[in-house]
Amino acid sequence: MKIATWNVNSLKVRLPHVLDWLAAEQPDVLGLQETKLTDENFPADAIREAGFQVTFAGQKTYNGVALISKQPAADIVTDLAELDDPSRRILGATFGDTRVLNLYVVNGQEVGSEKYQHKLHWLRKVTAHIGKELQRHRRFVVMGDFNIAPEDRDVHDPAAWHEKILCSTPERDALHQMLSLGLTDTFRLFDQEDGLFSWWDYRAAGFRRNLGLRIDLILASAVLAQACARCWIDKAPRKLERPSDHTPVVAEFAP
DNA sequence: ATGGTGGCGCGGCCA
Repeated sequence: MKIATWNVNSLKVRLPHVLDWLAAEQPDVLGLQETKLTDENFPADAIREAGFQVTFAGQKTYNGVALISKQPAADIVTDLAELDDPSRRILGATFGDTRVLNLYVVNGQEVGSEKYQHKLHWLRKVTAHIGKELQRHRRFVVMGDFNIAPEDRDVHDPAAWHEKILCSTPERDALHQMLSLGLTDTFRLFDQEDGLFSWWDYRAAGFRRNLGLRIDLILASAVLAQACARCWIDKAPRKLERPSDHTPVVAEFAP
């Protein structure tokens, strides 16, 4: 089972990249973030014509999440009882015997800001939900744009980013709280080269200079972490013309 | 150089 996550930063603009990537990689599940489309404008037909199923929770201009899959999605969740949030950042679904939660975590803008406090609150509520999901589903994956670099080795210049947004200790603690429920960052199950990132700022030629952060993650429950054979970052789409600022992260699990 | 680019949508917000 091949599971992937990709913040596309507008699916309207990135649809050709996504269709090409689906055709080449044939994932079982691809979670998208920042689709930035209302549901009536979602390009469901193009994705279905490519041989995939799709479910989505969109809004205008901001946010928006989707799950593209080989199998149909069951038990779809877009809103949590714990969280009164109109922004479309959450999409949970079951594919066969595997439960998937696709997240576009709040960015937080700046440490100490109102948006930052909201990010920490949002993470606490989502973590409470994940705790309950882990009780129900042995095969459980949480993936998405976490807007948190887990450790300094996930940051191109840890000194420059020290206690900055995406890297601050409270954000990392919040991620650790989520992991401590019984999830594993599948990327770190394997030996990886240094300097592998999933997001590069559009500004200052960030990608060319590899000024990146690893903030897109695939977390797996114990059973799935055991079955994980590989996790990698596919940099190819970031090299295309008019790319997203993020690139796909992929994990492969034994059946 | 406290900037820069990109998406949305047409001014300013968000990332």
